Amino acid sequence: MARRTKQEADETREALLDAAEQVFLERGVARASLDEVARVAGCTRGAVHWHFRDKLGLFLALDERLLLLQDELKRRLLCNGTTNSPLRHMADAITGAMVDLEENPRRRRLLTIMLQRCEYVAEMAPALQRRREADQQVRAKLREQFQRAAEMGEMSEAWSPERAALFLHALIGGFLYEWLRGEAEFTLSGEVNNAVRGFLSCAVAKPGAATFY
Amino acid sequence: MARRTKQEADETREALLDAAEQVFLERGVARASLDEVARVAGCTRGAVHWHFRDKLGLFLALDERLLLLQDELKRRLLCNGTTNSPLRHMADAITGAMVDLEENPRRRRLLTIMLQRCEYVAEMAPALQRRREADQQVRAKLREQFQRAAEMGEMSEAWSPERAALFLHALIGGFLYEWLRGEAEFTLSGEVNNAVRGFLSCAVAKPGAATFY
DNA sequence: CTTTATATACATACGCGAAGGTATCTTTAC
DNA sequence: GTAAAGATACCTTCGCGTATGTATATAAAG
Repeated sequence: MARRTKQEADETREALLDAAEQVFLERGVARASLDEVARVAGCTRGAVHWHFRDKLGLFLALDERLLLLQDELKRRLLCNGTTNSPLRHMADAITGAMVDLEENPRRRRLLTIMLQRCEYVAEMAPALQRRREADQQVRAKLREQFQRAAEMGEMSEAWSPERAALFLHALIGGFLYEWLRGEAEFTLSGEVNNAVRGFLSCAVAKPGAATFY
Repeated sequence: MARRTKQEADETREALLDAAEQVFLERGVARASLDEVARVAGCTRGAVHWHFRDKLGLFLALDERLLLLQDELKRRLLCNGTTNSPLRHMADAITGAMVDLEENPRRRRLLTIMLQRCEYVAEMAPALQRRREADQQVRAKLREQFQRAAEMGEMSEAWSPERAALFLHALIGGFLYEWLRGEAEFTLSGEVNNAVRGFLSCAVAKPGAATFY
């Protein structure tokens, strides 16, 4: 085939990404063949190599779609103005992100690929690196919020901002893995919402807190 | 080569499993070649096919090593006799399992393979199935313990045994993922111990608990 | 106690398809 | 006219499955 208009080329690119999303999900990244991706997208491998160079390039381009999602969570976690309580603000942001995941099947597929259809070995190092950085940034945002809450006297001294952020991050991650694996044996936003509020109500400063152990 | 004595054959089998552990970890399950596994074990592909039929068989045999580990956690979670508090008992069992993971690099490698070096696609269904069952059993044990605690009046009514088990399971899983990915940026047993006790001290029945939101 | 028979525990060789990289060709937009 | 946007063809590598070879452990038979 011949040269397409720029818009058509962009459409081809998007079609390839959509196809990769589907094929990677079904076959796993390592077992997926570029030829199948191309066929699903309605073109040939020539187009794949033109737009993404090789399989890793294609994968990284897909990954960027997910990074956009994570950026959104980070945006939500930014304390906009002086809202009443940073803790409540965090809970709302997290719940919102979970609702997004539930409502947007494409995001769920992307997350599934990155967490369960991909082997993070040496050649995938750039992807792993990006993922770790994104995670660290989210944790940093959480810590900031806890820091603010602590300064407002809303946190129990039992929980340092650092530990609270680590706890919350692990908690959310754990729920995400369970949810992705179990094919919706529970509603993500519901349980995460409940869990996060439960944790926050516990970490919040209260005078008569019984100490366990 | 010729027929070996039964003991020698078992040694070969173990050597192959050890080699698979190493190669799967480095290359990922999908990209690993049976030939490399055999070479690392000091034999040829003939031995691999003899002992495990194919790659999936080899993988499942490796997986069984990890299942033995999970069985150990389940054993620990069994309430032995009438120990004082089921909650404390759970915390001890979990902490013990985490210490095991830290001290036993082989277990860590196995868990890394199963969680980060393996793409769970259709052909891996038997492996995925086994993993889900093992997880469910652990959750069931947790729920039983929470049930017992509730009957002894040790649980806040805000936490049903079901939800508490889901929460705790997700929490531990989240920490495990973070730990495996981050190359020990925190000590697993320390943080999990802290987190679990923190959660339990929160879920425990106490009269003057402030309700958040 | 031999001898024989058979299953065992691999090694070697062959065949083959699948998959990725690269080079070249073809149009067409700009 | 030139470079973009792909299609097509070719080549090579890799890795799996299978088939077959082979020497020995082992147990039964004599």
